[in-house]
Amino acid sequence: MLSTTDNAEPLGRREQNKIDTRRAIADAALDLARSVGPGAFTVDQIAARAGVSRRTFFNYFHSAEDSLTVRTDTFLELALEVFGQRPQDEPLFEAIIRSFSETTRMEGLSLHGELFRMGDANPDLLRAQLHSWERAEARIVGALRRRLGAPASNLYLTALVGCVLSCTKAAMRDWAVSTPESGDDSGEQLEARILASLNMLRDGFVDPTATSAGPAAGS
Amino acid sequence: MLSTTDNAEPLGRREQNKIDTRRAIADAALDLARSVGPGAFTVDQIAARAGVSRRTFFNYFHSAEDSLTVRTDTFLELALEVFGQRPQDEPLFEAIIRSFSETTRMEGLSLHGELFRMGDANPDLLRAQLHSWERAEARIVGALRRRLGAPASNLYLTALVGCVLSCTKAAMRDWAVSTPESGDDSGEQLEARILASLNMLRDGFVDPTATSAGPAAGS
DNA sequence: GGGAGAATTTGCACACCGTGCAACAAGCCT
DNA sequence: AGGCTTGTTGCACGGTGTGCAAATTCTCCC
Repeated sequence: MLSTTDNAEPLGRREQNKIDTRRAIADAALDLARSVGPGAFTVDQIAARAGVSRRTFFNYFHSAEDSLTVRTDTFLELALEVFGQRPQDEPLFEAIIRSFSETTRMEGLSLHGELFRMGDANPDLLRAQLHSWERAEARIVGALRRRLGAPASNLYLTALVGCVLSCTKAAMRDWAVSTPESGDDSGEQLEARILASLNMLRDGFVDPTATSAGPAAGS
Repeated sequence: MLSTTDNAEPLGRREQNKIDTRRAIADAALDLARSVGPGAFTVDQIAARAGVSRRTFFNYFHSAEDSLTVRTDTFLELALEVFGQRPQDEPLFEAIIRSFSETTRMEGLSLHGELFRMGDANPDLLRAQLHSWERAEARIVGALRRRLGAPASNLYLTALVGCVLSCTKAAMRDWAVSTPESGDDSGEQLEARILASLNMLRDGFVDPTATSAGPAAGS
């Protein structure tokens, strides 16, 4: 299991414990979702498996579903972080595309397909996931505003970011449904789809006969 | 109050009662959200105000928030319906743009701004609204698939629809926040923003300095 | 090392949620 | 009318989410 934060920062016992607890809860929830299905378990079960009290669970998450969006949150957070480290003078779409495809390359991927499928089967989980993307959208808009500065209107920013995330979402969904229970080696498949959808976006969706996800989708 | 379905179909007492009840509940929920704020009332209160039992409420809606998304649902349903009546040979973006701006022209508009602001203040309501858009997205993808036929790939369809809805959403959000407590006369403002965002989409978001919306530019 | 003080966990209580179930009422059909 | 179908209601019950105060754990400084 790859950790997204390998920082060896001098964390106090307090900080470290909280991180561990949060992780334990999220992992417990994921385990349960895998074994008995999303929405088929209670908060008490998560808490018990994580080795904390029910009350503590609610100190960390607002609901059972929320504890299943941690991975989605960190994925998007990571993408944003990668984006922030791109050179300022790089063309916008170039930076966006690279950020996402780079992020997919360093993330545990099959998990996200799994989560997508879970969301399809459980409305409450789907809502939590949508909310997760929504929160990310707000953060990305902020980052983009800092990058582009004043000339970009609010409408432009929010529409653009919404579209980029919609494309990424569409790519992940398409990948999730057409790549049944794959191993971790299907990263290229996903990357290709993200690339393809973002290229469609850049080109204004001119061609309805665009290929689903070819290995090459040049600009 | 304009009804979106003025069909004088020969509905039986049964059907009519159900429609009335559903309406009564939705109206009661909206009233409450307006008077005490979203998320600050219980299902019992909604049921009482609607003149039905608590149990009956749950026969119609899964949660209090769901009863507040009825208007959003019907708005998107109406847009889809308008789209379905567009000529088949009309250019795609033309049809999409016209569908939405035509729909905004016939809908009680200030309400949607209100709902948007409510969603900002209440996470659960926001989730319900996001879910509403998500459901609409699925329906629209279906409609588009019928229109475009086989040549359109799944990824193309879902990405396109997601982007169109993201743009519409961005337009409504921008309009909602920059048009405080307006009357019903601000329809043009919204229409202009939808037009602007969908044009951005068609042009591939090339120009960061795009104007916010028509005659009056925001931020 | 130890104790004051801050942060975190936990148990408890309580109002509210969402649903299965069975009784009841209201529309429908001949 | 009288049976049939469909919708409403009350009830019960397990689960949810949160305020509160006591107990526990960590931090810091002497």
